Amino acid sequence: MDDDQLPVGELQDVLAAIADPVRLEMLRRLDRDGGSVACSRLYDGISKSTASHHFKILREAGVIERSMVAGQTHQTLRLEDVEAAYPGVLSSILAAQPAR
Amino acid sequence: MDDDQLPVGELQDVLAAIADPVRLEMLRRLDRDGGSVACSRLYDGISKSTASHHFKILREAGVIERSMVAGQTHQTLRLEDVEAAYPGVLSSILAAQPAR
DNA sequence: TGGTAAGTTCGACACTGATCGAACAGGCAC
DNA sequence: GTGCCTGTTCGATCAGTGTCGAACTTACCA
Repeated sequence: MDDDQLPVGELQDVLAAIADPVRLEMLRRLDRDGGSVACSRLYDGISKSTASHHFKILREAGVIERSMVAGQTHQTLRLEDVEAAYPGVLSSILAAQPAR
Repeated sequence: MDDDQLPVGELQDVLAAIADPVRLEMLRRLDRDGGSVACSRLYDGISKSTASHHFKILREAGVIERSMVAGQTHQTLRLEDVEAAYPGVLSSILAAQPAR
């Protein structure tokens, strides 16, 4: 199950992954906190299983990767890889103002 | 029904509108052809009603607008408006390579 | 050796949304 | 006017997916 480092997916898969409100919030938190955060810090108000489902979508799209840090699962934003595949897409989305 | 010139929607709505394969193709064609094209030139392989449904989604997200030219309905890409709201998002997506 | 905590996986369920055909509404040509 | 063409709207259907609880795995600690 080393799907931790997959190639970045098709543009449509990446966009579909980012378009979900829950997942966009996860990416914003990862970006704000420097890119590597324990899973549980990335969501509020949803169950563990739902969060894990969203992690899987993001991982399979190549937007995040999973790593073990001191026995804890961390998620890491793969900003450079996504930028290399689709320059400007993810960075401009993360730079956009959250809806007011 | 002058929803032809709506404000650009929330980022999530814009992303959700763009993430669909049919709609992304529509936007690519609009971009390639200079921004204003008759409806029927923007899709293949789907029914008129389905296409109209997608137009409505794009229009409500503020990504395109509708205008009448010589009795024909044209759709126009609102690239400047979207860029003003979310700089770089739409332009980088349109600049990205179509999936190989 | 338990016990706890964190993530994942698995069904199951509900809701959203993409799709279609059919009916309707304007414009244009004849 | 009548017809034709284009696009929209309306119901209905169906697939996709977001959601949950429960069971399972793994890692750490006492």
